[in-house]
Amino acid sequence: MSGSVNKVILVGNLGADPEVRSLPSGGMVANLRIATSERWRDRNTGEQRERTEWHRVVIFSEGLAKVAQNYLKKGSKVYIEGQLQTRKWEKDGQDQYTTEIVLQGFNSNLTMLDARGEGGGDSMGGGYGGQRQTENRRPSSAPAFEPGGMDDDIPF
Amino acid sequence: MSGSVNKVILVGNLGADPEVRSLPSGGMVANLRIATSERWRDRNTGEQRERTEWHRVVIFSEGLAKVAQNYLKKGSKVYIEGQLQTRKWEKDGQDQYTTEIVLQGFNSNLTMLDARGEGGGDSMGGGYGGQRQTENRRPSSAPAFEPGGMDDDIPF
Amino acid sequence: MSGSVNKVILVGNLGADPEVRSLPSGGMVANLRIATSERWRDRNTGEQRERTEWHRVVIFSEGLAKVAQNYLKKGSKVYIEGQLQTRKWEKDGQDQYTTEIVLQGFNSNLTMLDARGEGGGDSMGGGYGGQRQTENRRPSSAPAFEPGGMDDDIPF
Amino acid sequence: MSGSVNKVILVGNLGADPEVRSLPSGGMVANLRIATSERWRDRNTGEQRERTEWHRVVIFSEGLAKVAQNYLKKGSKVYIEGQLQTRKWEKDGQDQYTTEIVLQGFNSNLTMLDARGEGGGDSMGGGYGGQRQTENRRPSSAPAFEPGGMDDDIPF
DNA sequence: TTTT
DNA sequence: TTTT
Repeated sequence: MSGSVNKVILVGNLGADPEVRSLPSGGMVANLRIATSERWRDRNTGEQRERTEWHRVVIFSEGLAKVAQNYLKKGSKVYIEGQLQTRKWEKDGQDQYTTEIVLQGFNSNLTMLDARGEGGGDSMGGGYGGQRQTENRRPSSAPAFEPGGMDDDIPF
Repeated sequence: MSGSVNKVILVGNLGADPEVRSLPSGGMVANLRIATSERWRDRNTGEQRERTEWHRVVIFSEGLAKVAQNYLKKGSKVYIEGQLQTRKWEKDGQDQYTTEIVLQGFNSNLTMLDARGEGGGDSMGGGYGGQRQTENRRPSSAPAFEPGGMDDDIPF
Repeated sequence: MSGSVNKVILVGNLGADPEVRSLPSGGMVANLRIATSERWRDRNTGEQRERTEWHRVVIFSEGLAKVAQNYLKKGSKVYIEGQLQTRKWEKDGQDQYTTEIVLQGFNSNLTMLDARGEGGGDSMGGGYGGQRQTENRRPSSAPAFEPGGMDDDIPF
Repeated sequence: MSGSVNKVILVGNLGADPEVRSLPSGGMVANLRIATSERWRDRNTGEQRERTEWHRVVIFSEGLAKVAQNYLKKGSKVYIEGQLQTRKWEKDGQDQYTTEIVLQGFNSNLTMLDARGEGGGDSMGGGYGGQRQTENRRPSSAPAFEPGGMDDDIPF
């Protein structure tokens, strides 16, 4: 197939502490339960309504699994970027399917959104096992960044 | 909870023609099966490997459902933006859960990526029932857009 | 062209209070300055480095502009979804280009990420002028949502 | 600051062949010009309108730069994921700012969307220098994937 | 069941 | 300067 994309972006809160397990192979896996909510006003009744969705997040990246283990807990707010994967398993001889958001490899992200002191403020990508970026590869000939304040005289 | 985000972005191909149904309420629903694939080379064996993921997409937006009905078919490539939703149902008295990507309301998108002649090339947002944007609300005082060519003398 | 997509997703903090203006046409515009930062360890020197990027966000959606006016202030953390637009203007007879993230129409989002009490926790889409969703259009035949707790007997 | 996110997602077409340069340091950089378009019907006049936005994309990832060099050309359709960066430079003694979408490091992506025969169909992440994923790290205890067909008896 |  |  010409290229495809499979991406999930969540901002939500952990419904429980992370469950972290070591694997026989030496790796680590962390499982998170994340809630996202939406609120809206019902057009007919005019009453406030809310709906919460629960997501299963599985972190196979060792660096990110450690971040989860060390910094996340029930209630933590996180930004998550991963892929959808559905796996099959059996229960009482019946096929069951579970869909998860998998963080594994280069196109994953886990960023803590709580204020410092409430559990963190770091962000990490999945491809580097705990080290975000090993070098700024921007060529030295490139002009340095400079923000430009709100008061630059650019006409809004 | 302070705000949350629940977003899925897919680029993939339809595994079958869309299934479109009319609802008693007068609305429409379209169901799509979309495949995303990834290929990689196994580190140990060196052999090429591939994995395909199948996604269930449900379109509750009438405008987008009509686009699906009129322009998409088996094999069509699409860009999809929606939300994750898991619903419960029963089978032989056992609870089953199915996770779908739902396109409904303002934060959904369906864009055809095939070249014209292969099934279309329009794009539509979910919130407008077939009409993307009714007006350019950019205030008239804002300077008009002008791209700037590749050959502008901006130092790459 | 067959369909295209132009999307920016930011999570960052306001560098200043929002600037909100009323337009002659009766509409509103809000301008935000948002900072995103990344930190990494330099591969060569081993020292911690940081880089901050400043973004110009322009909100043409009246509902979202009001949210910005009423709930956001310097330091607020937000999730932003919009489009890239570059506009041209003049300064001393020279062409200048400014690139902004524009929130306008159905595919925009502004979600406050601060804890309640620090400035809010609502989320709104751009297409509805202050009302997120007017109805849950999920057909009544669809099974109701039910989360399934971390302790469901699904084998992690 | 607690974590932030800076992400751009584009689907569009190249306005010109990629410009690829080698760096003194031995690296490579590719520059792309990408167009995204939107069409809508004017609410007042009823006429069809179109707007094209031009984006500057800079690829510092060597693997992705080679993909650009070898497979992309004027007209190619691509999916791009990168970060916003604004850099400053001078022209006639005046400060100029240019905003680019930078692909560098683990959270970048470049996926070709043309059908094979029109220029390719591979996809690559930025963090691996040409090799997407070296191993499927899903633990062997995890049940294998199996899609579930459209005709499974799940009630749509 | 798609696609390459 | 792309694409439809």
